[in-house]
Amino acid sequence: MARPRQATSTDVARQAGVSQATVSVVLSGVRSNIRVSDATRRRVLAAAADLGYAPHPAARALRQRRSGAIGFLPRPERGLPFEHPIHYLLSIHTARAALDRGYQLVEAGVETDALRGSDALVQFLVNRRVDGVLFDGPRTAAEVRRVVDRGLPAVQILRPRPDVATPTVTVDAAPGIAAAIDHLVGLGHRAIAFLGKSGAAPVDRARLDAFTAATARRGLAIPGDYIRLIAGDYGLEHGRALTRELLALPERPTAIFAASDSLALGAAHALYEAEVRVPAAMSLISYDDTLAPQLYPPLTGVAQPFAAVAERAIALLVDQIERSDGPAAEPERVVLPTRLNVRRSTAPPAAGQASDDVVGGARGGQGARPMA
Amino acid sequence: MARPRQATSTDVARQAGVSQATVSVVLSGVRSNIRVSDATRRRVLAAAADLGYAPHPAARALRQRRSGAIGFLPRPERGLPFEHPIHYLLSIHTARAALDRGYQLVEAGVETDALRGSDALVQFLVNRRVDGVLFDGPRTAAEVRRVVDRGLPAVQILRPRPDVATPTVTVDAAPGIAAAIDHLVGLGHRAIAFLGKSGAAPVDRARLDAFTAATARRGLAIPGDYIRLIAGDYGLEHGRALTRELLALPERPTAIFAASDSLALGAAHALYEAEVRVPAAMSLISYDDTLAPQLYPPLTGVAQPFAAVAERAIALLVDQIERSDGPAAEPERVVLPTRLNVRRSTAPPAAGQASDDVVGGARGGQGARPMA
DNA sequence: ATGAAAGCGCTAACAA
DNA sequence: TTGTTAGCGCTTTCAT
Repeated sequence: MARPRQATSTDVARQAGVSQATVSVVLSGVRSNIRVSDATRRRVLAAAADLGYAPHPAARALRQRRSGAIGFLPRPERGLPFEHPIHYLLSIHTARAALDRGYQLVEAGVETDALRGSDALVQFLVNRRVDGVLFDGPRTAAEVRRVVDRGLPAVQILRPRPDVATPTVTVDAAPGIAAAIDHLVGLGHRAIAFLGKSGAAPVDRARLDAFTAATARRGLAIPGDYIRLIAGDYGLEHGRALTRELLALPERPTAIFAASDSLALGAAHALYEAEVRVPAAMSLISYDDTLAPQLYPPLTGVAQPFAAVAERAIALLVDQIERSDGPAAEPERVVLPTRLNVRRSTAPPAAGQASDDVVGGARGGQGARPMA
Repeated sequence: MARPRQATSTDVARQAGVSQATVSVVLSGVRSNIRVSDATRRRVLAAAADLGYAPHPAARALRQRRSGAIGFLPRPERGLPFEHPIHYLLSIHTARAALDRGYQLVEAGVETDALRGSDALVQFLVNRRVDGVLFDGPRTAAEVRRVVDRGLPAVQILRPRPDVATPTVTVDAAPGIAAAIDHLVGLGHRAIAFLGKSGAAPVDRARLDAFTAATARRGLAIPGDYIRLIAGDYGLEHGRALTRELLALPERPTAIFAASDSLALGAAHALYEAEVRVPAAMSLISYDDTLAPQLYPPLTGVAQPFAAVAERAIALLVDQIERSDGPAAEPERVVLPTRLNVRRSTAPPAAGQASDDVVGGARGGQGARPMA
């Protein structure tokens, strides 16, 4: 019930019979082993342990002019939390990676009424005096520049703005998607549909390009209406709508590749409603691999290495923070590979589904790309 | 590219032609309107806006002896993030609620190798000098006492330790579960199974008790083998196993109530595997209602009011922090109701499923409770 | 109505 | 090898 004031370094000093500064040197000084005699060191350590001493973060931050905090600005997403599992994973992994290096993660994504718009969010972090900022898919280049121009270290992940020179950590969709196509072709599929997103974002484009390249390499001719793109964002309801369109085609595909977990979830809904069994009547592969393992059946999926992305990004950021010698001439660009996790949503096509008939046309040709 | 040092209150003072103390009074003093002349106030405000001034959090914390941070110790959970969607929701909602009141949430759940065991996590928060701690289902009473004995405000939510006197915010399962049973009975179900968890935790007990009370009130006699409890924690694989047991019974139930979303997810897996269509051949209701809306079909579910829990809990905590006049004699206990969200996993039982035949025995009797 | 001054707990430069 | 000192930016008496 007492309110035992937390011990300060002065308390430790008194108990150890040394000066307060000595305590500081022993407990946090870089050169403590050189500077301080062994006997003194031991006495200080013992006193600190005895009193349960821990340095006061605010005092330390004030003096060092470093908060020990890293700002995280997640990608803006609308909708329910579980429509955006990626955010949860990134949040957890970046927080952990930061903690492992002695930093605390301050996230600007939890919007409150007082904080609207990206400028306000950046300002929020700057006002918190974070030592650096991690951007996941910044809304604008200006937003990143505001941070960089302040002299604050910044790193961009997953969907970087190419027009701002910061280190980046991104993911290469190609290896995982190639493996996915190989897997499907190996099972006997030739009529494979793609559910994705149109638009200029390189990341979304890359998924389609990887699909196109992988199918072409395996000699599949994918008809244009097997490639269905939505104009809006990834979202469950879009996945459902696109899948309904696929099912309405005269020649159904035997497998669907969805360029995001939420599209795959929507596809699963549509297939369930239409009583098309997965994987017996339709194979389904998703990209992201966050929710996918929890569906029934658990989906075969192309996994993004979120933990590794977070770790590398935090490492790059901390390096910038702790290396005082200006920014490197050429900011580092880390690219991490995707990989395939085979689960239970893929199987050979049903006997009646003659893939060769379905696809038709010249084999080995490049799949047509639709307008939308 | 310049590194424009963030403006300090001294900068603002210089520009406004007043003393630094006056700036502080104007910008953060409680009695600023009384003390300072209008003309001075305006000049200070203008200068502050002009320089983009924001107070330095560390300096303020150091001086005020309050960090402005609230610690959050989530319930320990093993497994993948998406086996524990509740954590995500609580995390988001508490962070937002804290922010709305000017506090920052520091979460101790993101375990790093350096932090193992609850004592270390509590210590982590104390060392961070949080102004109060929010506990979700503390592992031990000692853990809470360590915080309380330090004179730190504490609040427990969802699964409080009754043996420590802190304010609590909990959820009453009964209204939602009663509504769920009424809904099922209204559809014509009489053979309703319960998937839950055994053990001494009041919260888990309460769900079963609410189910038993609600079915009894509607005159249903639930046979003992319709009530299936796992000894371990809630988990997808348990839900699947229990559901397989149900499906193996000579007289299958026509509806399943799962006492958590993860159990429901497991049940959905098992039903899918057994080709038992939901809701045509089996109705399914879950408790928690986090993942449930995203399944196919979206599950009818009993929703816990997580946002409200977070808001009330933060309010109680902040009240304690900002009211200096000791702890109230009787800590406040807030109880919030659950409610039913009807979706598409519930429907009348199929024609062949004669509930009355299935249940048998005396009607109106209380359902037997199994050993396990 | 305003300013001067002290001090929160710490680190880092300098003295001894 | 250790101690002394200054000061990070702010809030809060206490004078004026």
